[in-house]
Amino acid sequence: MSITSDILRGHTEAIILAHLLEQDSYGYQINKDIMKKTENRCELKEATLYSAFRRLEQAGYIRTYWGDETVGARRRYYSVTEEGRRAYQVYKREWEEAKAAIDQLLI
Amino acid sequence: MSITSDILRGHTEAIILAHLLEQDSYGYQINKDIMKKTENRCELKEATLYSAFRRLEQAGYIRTYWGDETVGARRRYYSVTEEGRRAYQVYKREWEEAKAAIDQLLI
DNA sequence: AATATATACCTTGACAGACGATGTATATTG
DNA sequence: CAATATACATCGTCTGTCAAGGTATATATT
Repeated sequence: MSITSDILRGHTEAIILAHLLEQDSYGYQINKDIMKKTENRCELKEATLYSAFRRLEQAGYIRTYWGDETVGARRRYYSVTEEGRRAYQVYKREWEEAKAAIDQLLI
Repeated sequence: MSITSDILRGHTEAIILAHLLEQDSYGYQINKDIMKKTENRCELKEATLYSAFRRLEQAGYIRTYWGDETVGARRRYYSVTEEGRRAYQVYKREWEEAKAAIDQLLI
């Protein structure tokens, strides 16, 4: 990974929510999508991803359901709740603020 | 603190280096300056600051010397080494990349 | 003279998030 | 039939942050 985990840290939940706002998805797919979107510069490792899912679910920001695959491995889908949508707006604003602050500090 | 530590995490060393590139300074002052620059939105807690100093020194990015205060509490000053200057450029580029990546992920 | 506040340094221990390693199972492809 | 891709999940370790605590000097207040 070219972007260190400490820099990504604190954004994983926002990144996942952003992704799920576009459409319901599942772990493996989200992982691939994020790498593709960032041309392999960001990768959320599986363990990181799944622990974030657990936190998001516990917080009530996402809901999960099993896909109805008749073929291939089963998929656990995630979808954003209404509370999750609101939470995302907060995450997003926090990011904008942090970005401005850090930009001001790194001359 | 309005900007959570998890978001700032990974940037403390870059923030400190950036500050020291302007001029040599000491812990207490750096702390105050960062808060002032960001209108109290960012605060590096003392323990965080000092552990970052230790890492930066260990890496050879900063050097320290005692101020010659004849009055008041003694001050331990920090100054950026040549290696630290190069390291800062890397930190800075990493930040620009991370910013672009996260901006792309948070729609 | 005693107390509070500001300046300035520093350490310890706990916590939380990231992740390497590892494991399961199914489907495809060479 | 072995290798690879898809897909899930957990455990234990590592690292950075920080609350809490400590030391010492100087000034302002009561």
